[in-house]
Amino acid sequence: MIHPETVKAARSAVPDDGDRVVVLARLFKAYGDPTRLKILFMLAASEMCVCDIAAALGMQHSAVSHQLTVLLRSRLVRQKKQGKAVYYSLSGKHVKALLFQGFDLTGI
Amino acid sequence: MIHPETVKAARSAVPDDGDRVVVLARLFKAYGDPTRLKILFMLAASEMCVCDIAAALGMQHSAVSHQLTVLLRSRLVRQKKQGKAVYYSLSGKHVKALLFQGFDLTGI
DNA sequence: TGAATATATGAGCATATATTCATATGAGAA
DNA sequence: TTCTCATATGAATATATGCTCATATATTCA
Repeated sequence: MIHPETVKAARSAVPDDGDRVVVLARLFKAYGDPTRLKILFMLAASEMCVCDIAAALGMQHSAVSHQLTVLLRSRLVRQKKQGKAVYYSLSGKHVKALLFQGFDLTGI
Repeated sequence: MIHPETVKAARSAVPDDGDRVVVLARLFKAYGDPTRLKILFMLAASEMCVCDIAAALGMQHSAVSHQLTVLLRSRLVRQKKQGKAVYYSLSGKHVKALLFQGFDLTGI
């Protein structure tokens, strides 16, 4: 038993039926992995080079680098090359804000 | 060239090195799919039965039901059985809040 | 009771994901 | 140049994910 007005209202509640939802899903998905979340929490404290991130996580450099690539593609972090090292930091305040807003919900 | 204090500070920036990050990752991951996001946007407007959700999305009932199960497990939605139908709604204000905060970031 | 409707569940499949390993790039030091 | 260190990249693999199909459960109505 379908409710036509409910269906119609529901359709218009979804942002412009275009890529917008897909883009948003990619954003959340980028947050949706424990390794990437840990990286984001650490970068929220200070910028770090790949080498330090790997050491802090106890993971291989390669795995960290792959995840940083994902975070870069989602524009959650940015990089700054300095000599041999590459330093990563959050790309803006909003990244940290969403991170901690989600975190607060966890405790409820 | 590892920076020991940076690594130490980074480690303490990650929430209690336990399940908390894993739980948070699951929360974000639940948001990280276009179909589930659409469902959340629709439920943010009003509660709906499975049948209406499927109609609004143009998807099979089974696929919708599977995704609702995921959302239930993540406690983002709750269900209310009423006769043959099962009505779903967001489990709280915070679900909508995080949804729209993420959405705002998309537009930046 | 039986038929019809609404939803849920499990198997199967195609694709995506996270990690590891091996190798490549690139910058500084010898 | 050659060597080493820091990072990136591609292939391979194991696991996870999202959907479809078929079937099961549950509620209402005849």
